[in-house]
Amino acid sequence: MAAQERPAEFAILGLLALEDAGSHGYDLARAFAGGEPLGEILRLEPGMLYHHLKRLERADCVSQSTTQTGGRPPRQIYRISETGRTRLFNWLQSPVEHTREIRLDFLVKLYFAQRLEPALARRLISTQLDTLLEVRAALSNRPSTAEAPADRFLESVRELRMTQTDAAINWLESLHGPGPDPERSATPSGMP
Amino acid sequence: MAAQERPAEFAILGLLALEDAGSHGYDLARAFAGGEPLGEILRLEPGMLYHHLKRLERADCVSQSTTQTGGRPPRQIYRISETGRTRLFNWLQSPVEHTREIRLDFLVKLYFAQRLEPALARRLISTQLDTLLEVRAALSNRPSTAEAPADRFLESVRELRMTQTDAAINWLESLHGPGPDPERSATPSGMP
DNA sequence: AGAGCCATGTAAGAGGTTACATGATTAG
DNA sequence: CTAATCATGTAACCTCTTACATGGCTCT
Repeated sequence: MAAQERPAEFAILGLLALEDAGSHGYDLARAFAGGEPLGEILRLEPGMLYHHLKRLERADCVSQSTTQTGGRPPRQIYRISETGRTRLFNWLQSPVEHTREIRLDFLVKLYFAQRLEPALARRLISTQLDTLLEVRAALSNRPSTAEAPADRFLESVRELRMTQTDAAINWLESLHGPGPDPERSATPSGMP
Repeated sequence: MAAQERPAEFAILGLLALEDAGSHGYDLARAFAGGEPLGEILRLEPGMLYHHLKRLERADCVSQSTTQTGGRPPRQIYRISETGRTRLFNWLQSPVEHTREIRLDFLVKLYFAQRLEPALARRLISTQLDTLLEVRAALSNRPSTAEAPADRFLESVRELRMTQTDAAINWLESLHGPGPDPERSATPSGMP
């Protein structure tokens, strides 16, 4: 129902999954600011952060409790729920389908997978690699149809997508470290 | 004022710049549908298309005239204005700043530059190459700061961005054809 | 007669950006 | 005393997506 495709909400769930004691909005906001590793990938202004927290609560992904701290506005402490944890790990296991989603969605998945469960990160890298190899194969199989002047452009578009996908594949292979799984190899960034 | 960063509106201006007689909404809509070369890069539903046309008219980028055709709803014929043409060519000359904008913004620029004025396309490719080489240099110069466990991740992010940028650079170099301008060369997709 | 194309839109809602409102506390 | 930090939000405003409304015309 909720949190269908937004990396921001899963990132919030991820931060809460790392803190058993829960955290409050202002605390979470710091993680999404400049300087913080997560902030280098995904910026989140306070307004949107509090908005997402409300949504996550309505979707039963987090539970909320209020603590009085004296003078300041009382803190709203959020903790991840079982539903939220299930959805988070489900999301963390799913590779992204398109090359363009590597830069944001996949990096967020990787960030939390590595921190929550290194074995999960290794599986994620491996299945993401499989998915991108399929994308790459689909791009290779498209009939070239060259010659026509309008198709010259489409051919360039296809070549761009292939190079970008190859680059992502090579990066992913370098990620799970040269060593295990010796029978996998991408086309070496040139022609198939 | 208007049409600041949206490739969709510039694409509409581009189509109108190719048709001195002007066109109407339904006609333009076909160019953004599946099967058409432009539709492979940028989809535009009728609702948004008509919305953009209104905006372009308010910004004096297009002029509108109504033709009666008998039974059907009268056609609104749009023609590009001098203002619109200036803004279009201005946009077509400007390279994109980030690697991620190559996939959409730059491809739209290239599509229209090639059709409107091949020399413009060659200049665009060349200046885009310069810009991406700067991006690449900025990524290389960042202090590595390795070792710390949190920075291992940032190091991966940096490597991803470098590979993606290298891939785009290589693709751009293949675009202006091996031949002219022999004194330019990108780092060959490996280490600097 | 019915399907589908021509041709224009509107309406509803999801989602994001930017800026501001509030008010106490702590540091210089 | 002033500024920044803590801590929560609201309000206004864009953009984009999806779906539908309208109604004549053309083809089979």
